[in-house]
Amino acid sequence: MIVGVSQSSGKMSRSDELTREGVPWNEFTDRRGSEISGEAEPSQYMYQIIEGAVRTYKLLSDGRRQINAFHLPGDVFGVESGEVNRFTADAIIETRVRLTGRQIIFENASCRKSSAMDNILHLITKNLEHAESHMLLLGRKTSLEKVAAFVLEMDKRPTAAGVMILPMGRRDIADYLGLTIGTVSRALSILKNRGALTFIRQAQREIVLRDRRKLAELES
Amino acid sequence: MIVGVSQSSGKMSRSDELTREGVPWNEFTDRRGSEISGEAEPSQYMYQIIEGAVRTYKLLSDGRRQINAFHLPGDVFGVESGEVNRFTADAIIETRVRLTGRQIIFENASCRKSSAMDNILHLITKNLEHAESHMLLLGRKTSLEKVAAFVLEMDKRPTAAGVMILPMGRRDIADYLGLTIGTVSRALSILKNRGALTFIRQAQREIVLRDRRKLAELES
DNA sequence: CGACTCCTTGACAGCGTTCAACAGTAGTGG
DNA sequence: CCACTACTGTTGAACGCTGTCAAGGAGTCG
Repeated sequence: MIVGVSQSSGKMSRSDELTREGVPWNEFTDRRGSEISGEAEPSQYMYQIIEGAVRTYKLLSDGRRQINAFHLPGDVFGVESGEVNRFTADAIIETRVRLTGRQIIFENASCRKSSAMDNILHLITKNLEHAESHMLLLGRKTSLEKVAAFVLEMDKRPTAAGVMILPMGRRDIADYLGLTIGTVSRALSILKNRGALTFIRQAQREIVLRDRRKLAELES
Repeated sequence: MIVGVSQSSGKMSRSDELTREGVPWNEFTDRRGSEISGEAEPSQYMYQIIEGAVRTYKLLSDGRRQINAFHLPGDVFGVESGEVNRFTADAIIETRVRLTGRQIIFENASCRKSSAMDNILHLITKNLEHAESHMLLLGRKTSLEKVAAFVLEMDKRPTAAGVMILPMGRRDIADYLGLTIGTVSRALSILKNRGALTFIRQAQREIVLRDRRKLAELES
C-alpha cells in the first residue's frame, strides 16, 4: 500500500457525511488483487473507496468462496466489524481507499452525540438490508434470476453511465451469486440472445442494458 | 394478540440489558402461525421473545420463501429495521413476546448517551454476522453440510438441554437452508444412519446429538 | 508475436427437485 | 377412548438444473 493524505470532497451522500466529522482519514492505493484486511484479524479501520472496486468474502477450508458484497467508489465498509474482521477484503482492480481508525468514531464522545452515530447506524442497516435480500437470492432464485438481479444491481451503482463497465470477472460474479463460472456465462448469453443486454466491442466486461423491464421480470 | 404487562427479569445477557434502561415494555401472546409484523409495513416496535419461537422471512411473488433467522427465547428482533420492515415475522408456535416502540430507544437522548446504544450496535452486528455466515451456507454448502450446520446451530441455542426440541417443521428448515422438504428429510436420515444423531420416541422434532465432532466435520 | 489469462460453449454427470405414494402424528369430534 | 381426518414427514423414482470437465476462442500484456 502506498500512503497518501486525503481531503473530504464531492457530493454529500450519507456515507460522505461521516467524513465531515473532523475525523482524520489516510489515503492508500491498493494494487489489483491485494488484500486490504483479512478475516479474523483485529479490526482497526473503516474504509471508504475513492476509486476502484473491492470484494469482501468468506472462505471455506477447501477454498469455496462466498463474496458478500462488492464495494464501489463512495461505498464505506468495515464499520460493521466487531472486535475482529468477519471477512476478507481485497482490491479487484487498482483501488484507492481512505481509512480511519474505528475507535475514533466509536469512542469519541462528540461523535456519539452527533449525527455521526445516525450515519453509522444507517450504513450498518443498509448492509443488513443488502445481506437479507442477498440471502433470498442465494437460497431461492434460479441461475437466470440471479444473473438478471446482479446486472440490475450493478446498473444502479454509480459506475453506470450508459455503458456498464464491470470491474469484476466471471469468477467473482459466480462467487457472489453462488454459481459457477460456466453457469454465469451461460445465463449472460441467454440474456444477450433474448435482447435484454448486449456486450460492447467484444469486451465481455462492458455491458449495455437494452431491456430493463425484461430483466426485472426475469429477476422474479 | 392478547395484551399483558411485563417486568424485566432473568439473567443478564446483552439483549436483556436493553430492558433495564427504564423503557416500558408491553407483553403479547401470539398464537401459532400468527403474524407479528409484516414486510413493508412501517416499523414501530422491537421485540423480545419470552417463550416460543419466531421466524423472519422474505417472499418472492410466486411464493418462494427465504427464512432469514429463527428467534428463540431471549432473542431480540426488529431493532435493525429502517423506516419500514424489511421482512415478515410470525410465530412458529404459541409465543409470548414483549415489545417497545423503537423511537423510544433511538430518540431518547439519555439512551443515546448510555450503554443502550452499545447494546443496540452489538445486537445489529450480531445480526449482520449471522447473515454473512448464512450467505456462505446458502451459496456454497451442500445439502448435507447445510443440515449439519443447522443442527449444530440449534444445539448452541438455549433450547438445548440434552434433548433438542425443534419448534419448526421441515418446511421451515428447508426454507431456512435454501432446500426442499425432501432434501432436508433425506439429509437428516443420512445423519441418523451415520450415528451423528438420533430421533426420540418417533417424534421427528426431538433430536439428540450423538456425535458433534462428526457433525462439525460434515458441516464443511 | 507468443504466452498467459479469461470467457464461452459443448457433452456429460450428479445433486437436489419434483412428483407421488405411504406412514406416522396430531387434532377433532363422537 | 377411539375413529376420522388433516397435517407432517419419509422414501422412492424420474427429471432437470447446475456443476464438472474439457476444448477452443477471445482478450491482454509482455
